Amino acid sequence: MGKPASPEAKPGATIYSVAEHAGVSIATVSRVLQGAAVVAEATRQKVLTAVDELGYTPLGAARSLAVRHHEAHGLVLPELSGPYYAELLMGFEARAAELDQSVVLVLTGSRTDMVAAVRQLATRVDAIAVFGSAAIPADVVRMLRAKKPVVVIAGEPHDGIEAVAAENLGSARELAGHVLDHGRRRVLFVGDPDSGPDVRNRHAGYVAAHRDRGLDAAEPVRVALSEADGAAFAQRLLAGEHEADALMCANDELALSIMTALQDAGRDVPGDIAVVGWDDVMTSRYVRPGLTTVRQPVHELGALAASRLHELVSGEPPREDAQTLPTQLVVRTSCGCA
Amino acid sequence: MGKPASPEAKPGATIYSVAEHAGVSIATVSRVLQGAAVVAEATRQKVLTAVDELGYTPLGAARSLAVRHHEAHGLVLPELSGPYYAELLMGFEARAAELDQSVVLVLTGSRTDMVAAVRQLATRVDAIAVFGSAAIPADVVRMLRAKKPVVVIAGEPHDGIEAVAAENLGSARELAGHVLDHGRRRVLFVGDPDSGPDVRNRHAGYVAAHRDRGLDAAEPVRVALSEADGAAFAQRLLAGEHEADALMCANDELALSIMTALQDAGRDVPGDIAVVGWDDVMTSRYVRPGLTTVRQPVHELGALAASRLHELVSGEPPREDAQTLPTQLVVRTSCGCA
DNA sequence: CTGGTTCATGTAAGCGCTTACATATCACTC
DNA sequence: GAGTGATATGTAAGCGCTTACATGAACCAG
Repeated sequence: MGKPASPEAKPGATIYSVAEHAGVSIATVSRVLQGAAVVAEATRQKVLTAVDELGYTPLGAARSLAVRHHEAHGLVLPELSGPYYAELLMGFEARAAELDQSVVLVLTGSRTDMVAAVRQLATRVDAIAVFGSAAIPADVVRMLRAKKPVVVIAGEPHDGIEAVAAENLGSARELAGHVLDHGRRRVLFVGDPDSGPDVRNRHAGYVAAHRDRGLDAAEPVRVALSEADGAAFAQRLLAGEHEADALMCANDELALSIMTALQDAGRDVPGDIAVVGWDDVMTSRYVRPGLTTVRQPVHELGALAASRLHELVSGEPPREDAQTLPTQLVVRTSCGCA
Repeated sequence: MGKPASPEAKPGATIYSVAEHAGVSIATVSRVLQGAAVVAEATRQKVLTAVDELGYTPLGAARSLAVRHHEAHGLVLPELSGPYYAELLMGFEARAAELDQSVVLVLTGSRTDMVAAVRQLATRVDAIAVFGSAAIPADVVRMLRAKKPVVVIAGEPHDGIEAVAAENLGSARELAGHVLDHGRRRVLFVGDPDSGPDVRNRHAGYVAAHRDRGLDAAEPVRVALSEADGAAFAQRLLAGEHEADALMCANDELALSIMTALQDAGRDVPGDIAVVGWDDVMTSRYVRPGLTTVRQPVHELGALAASRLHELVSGEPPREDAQTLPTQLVVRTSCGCA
């Protein structure tokens, strides 16, 4: 255990050995490495050479301790299946990179004890972005918030906790309206409004579109947001358990699995029944008919979270109200358009 | 700039303030927090209470410095579009979590200076996994290797650098054989074998399948692995620039975009021309005809990388030869099967 | 009692950096 | 040629932990 007394362990080089090798003080080494202060060119070269010859890599932890911040952002996501989270993460990482922040990722889906994981994360980053449905209890988020800047992405609007999200209600209203304006009169909302604010707001938009037209909205069909749940619902629909001439699904995975199952059973989409989704995943472009859906600025959302984290770390005050990014209706043909 | 003199910054609690608050020494606080040594139950409670009241979060950097490792793994990926990298990352993260390692992610696609990014990464993790096509120059990988354990995922078999990968050659041979056994005699390989070892081996399998049957393999059509490149190739194919009754594409994105373009132009797949891919992305299940492809154990590959990293950090010697995970042929109907 | 054990806790020495401050050097100026 | 500024470098004090070692208390055998 411990150091196996390997006399020449690789990472043996420290700022001290570099300083000695270069014949300068550690302060000077630090200065050339930080590129900060004025250092004579000759000295700089000596140091750089020494760094090179010794294969020196600074120890991040030592620097973090000295400068008293980690230069890292934490991101807590439920998982990464489907393009949504991946895109969000890409946006987050890209922006963090611009800001010279590392990103430490925690996926709650793979954890048995996510609270411990998040607590542990707080130990090594300056600020944390939590995805709304990452199933972190509200009080844990508040506990985090008491220690580090936190922003919640697409989550419940907690009290003092900064939030960023994509617009849902307005586009949902527009999408539902679009379907209704095709003359569909029995539009079913598929998805559980209680599963989170995203779906809740999409459902609210659906209801609003009906109200706009003096129509009654049916009760939502509460299913989870996965392909399997979609397929199961499709079977129930085919069995006559529901009646509908259009389905407004809470996300594309649901929409796609349902649409495919319906087609496999000989139904015509959108002839017999229209289907629309939400997210504009890659598959939605490829299926026939193309899936009408809503595109979210997911990349930008991730980037926004990273930006806000950085600003909070820099001492900017938290924003009162959630920042909302606009979404965009993507009309293809599954809704009944030619 | 710098600390805006916020008088009551949250994270004021240190091990010292906790110790004082609890009326014990910092050593004792450390002991109860590490759960390690024997501490009297009463003392433990006092400390825990103090921790709670002060909202104390240990500073990871200080611990890392003291224990002399980061308890974090680095992962370098080119990007996250498509399910492949996301799945890999999920596998990696899940295994790292089991091993109590944080994961620090770097996406080279978003970087202007990936070498600096990787160097910076080396500063804060104990070991690094690099995806083969993350476009990290070989000498940079070697430089890393000189300092920390490194494993390359699906990359060029460097000299002393441990590698993990999914099997390519055998399944490619099987897949190409399957297509040839449908009686196709002009099977084109679409993708650039020089773009990396993955595609190279898939192409090698394609060639081998031909050789197995005493057939001549055509020259590969060298296109990059994106939808756009696929669409462009499809246009050239439709223009008569190539002649083929089957396409073996280097990945699914290529296959899907080509297949769709062909169908849009009125061609029958697989009637006129068969198309097969590689990766088994979600879309491949949904398109009609279903895309015949090869499924890789991507999740396991990520997990394997994390495991190996951990073992290397623990002092286990690097393995000589690459570990290869088996892949699986997924036969649907785009190949000509009923 | 006394001396040896055992067990719980405290003391203090780092871990490898950054940076405020001190110092040394050199070039001018008067 | 002493005084004054720049400018380059060195000195040393932390940053907040872990942990080897020292200390003290409590207990027990003889």
